[in-house]
Amino acid sequence: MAIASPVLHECSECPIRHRAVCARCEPVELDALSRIKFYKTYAAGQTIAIRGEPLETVASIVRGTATLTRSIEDGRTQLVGLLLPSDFIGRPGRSEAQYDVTAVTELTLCCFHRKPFEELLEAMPHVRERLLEMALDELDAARDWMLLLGRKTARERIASLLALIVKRSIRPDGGIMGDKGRVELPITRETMANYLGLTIETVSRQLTRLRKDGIIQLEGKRTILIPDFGALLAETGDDDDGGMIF
Amino acid sequence: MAIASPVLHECSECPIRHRAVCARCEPVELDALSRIKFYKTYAAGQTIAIRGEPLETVASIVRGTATLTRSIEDGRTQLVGLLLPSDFIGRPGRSEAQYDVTAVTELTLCCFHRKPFEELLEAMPHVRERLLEMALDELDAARDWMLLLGRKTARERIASLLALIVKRSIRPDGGIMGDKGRVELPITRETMANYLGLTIETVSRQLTRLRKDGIIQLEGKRTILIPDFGALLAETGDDDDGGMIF
DNA sequence: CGGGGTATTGACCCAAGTCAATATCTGTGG
DNA sequence: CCACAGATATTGACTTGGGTCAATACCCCG
Repeated sequence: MAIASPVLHECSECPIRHRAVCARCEPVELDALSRIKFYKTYAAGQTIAIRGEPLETVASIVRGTATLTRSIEDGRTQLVGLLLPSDFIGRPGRSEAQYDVTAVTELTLCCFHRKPFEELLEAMPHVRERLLEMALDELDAARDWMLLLGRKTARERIASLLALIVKRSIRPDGGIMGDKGRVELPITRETMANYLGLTIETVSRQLTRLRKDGIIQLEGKRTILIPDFGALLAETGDDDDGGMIF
Repeated sequence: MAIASPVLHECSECPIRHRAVCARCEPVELDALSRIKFYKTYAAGQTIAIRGEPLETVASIVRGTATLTRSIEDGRTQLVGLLLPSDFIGRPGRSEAQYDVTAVTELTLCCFHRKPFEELLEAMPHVRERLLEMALDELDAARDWMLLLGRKTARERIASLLALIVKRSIRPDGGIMGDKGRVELPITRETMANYLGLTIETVSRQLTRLRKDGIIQLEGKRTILIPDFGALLAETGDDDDGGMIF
């Protein structure tokens, strides 16, 4: 099923070149980074880091999806971040993982050992600048998510998540989302539940309710058709449409 | 009631000098910042910024408390950040407020016009570095909050908030929290509810339940006694004690 | 002493959780 | 190609934590 992943060597051919931490690098900076980078691949479901354990590596996601989770011993789990290609794993200046990091799909990382990366960082204002920008974007996303978790109903949460996935699946290069409104869910019901602060049963029930109300159509378990994106947005509980135009 | 706030001029005497964005500045950098800074004071309850409206100023909180909130038209409101002295308001590179910002107490800000601040930023790696650090800290806090909002019970949320306030009221200079376990709540029940994703009624009920269970004692409406901090922590639902030692 | 904001408490309700049965999908080996 | 097993998902019946609505209580301040 999985297409053999081509081994990358040249940053210039890297699919996340213009969105990752290295987005603004000058050729000379890119060279320096390139010299200490190494690629690593994980299978779907594999654990990449565990909260509290040492993590001597930082990385950019090149291909695939990963999740950041926080959980309590009794099993309650909350997804606190969804990592897509170009997102960054790890925090400069910290040698312990703050979250559990798990590969959702097969995953390719562009890794750096923390120490040398931090040393290079000193001399690379463009990386720090981009890192700040990315951190602030993630902060905004986390805060939007706080509104969802604190105040939205189950139906609104599901609609919000679907809307988010649609928006993201368009962005990368503009074309993936061929048939208008067909979305491939990259995550299981359980992951959705952990993202939304719900149970899988509630996720399932709300999806069927949205289907019965004609907002979405289910094609198999993992594909969703959205005939009218505006109608979906109207269910999210958000006042604005997030600046999207259709 | 409020003691007349002394007008500050010298950064060297600033109470947040070593924690704010300017924490790592060299004297020369501090000078440059100092030249464009100006102070501004708000009364408790005043609006500082409104989501979606232009905000041509960034600022550090010098004194007082402010909140960041997100809300939906129907009135549902979620607090997404609690801003204490040394915290930063505004985002370089963005001219529109992303959140509603409100003064909770009387508030003093150390302000900069956005444009000149951004221009200075180019030449001040120490400010950018600190800004990144602060953004990452806030991101961690936001994600911890996501776990609380998504997965904790009302009782655990209240306990977590009280524990947080205790921890924060110690940090600044080590001594404020005189009588062991006496905490002055800086916020109303409504603010607590908006922080915790609950209603004021539930907040009230859980506080009385915690009182009846001997975890806390209420002294008036705004002062809480915590005879056994460990017992409170045990109610938060967190596995670890956040690294605090008593 | 009275009035407006703030907080508590009670009675009732409902959205979402829990528990449990069943269905569907995916991959594996015969 | 089928049968089977283990994930994953749906659906139903029932319970419950927290919301809603409403009545007091408290508290500061003029």
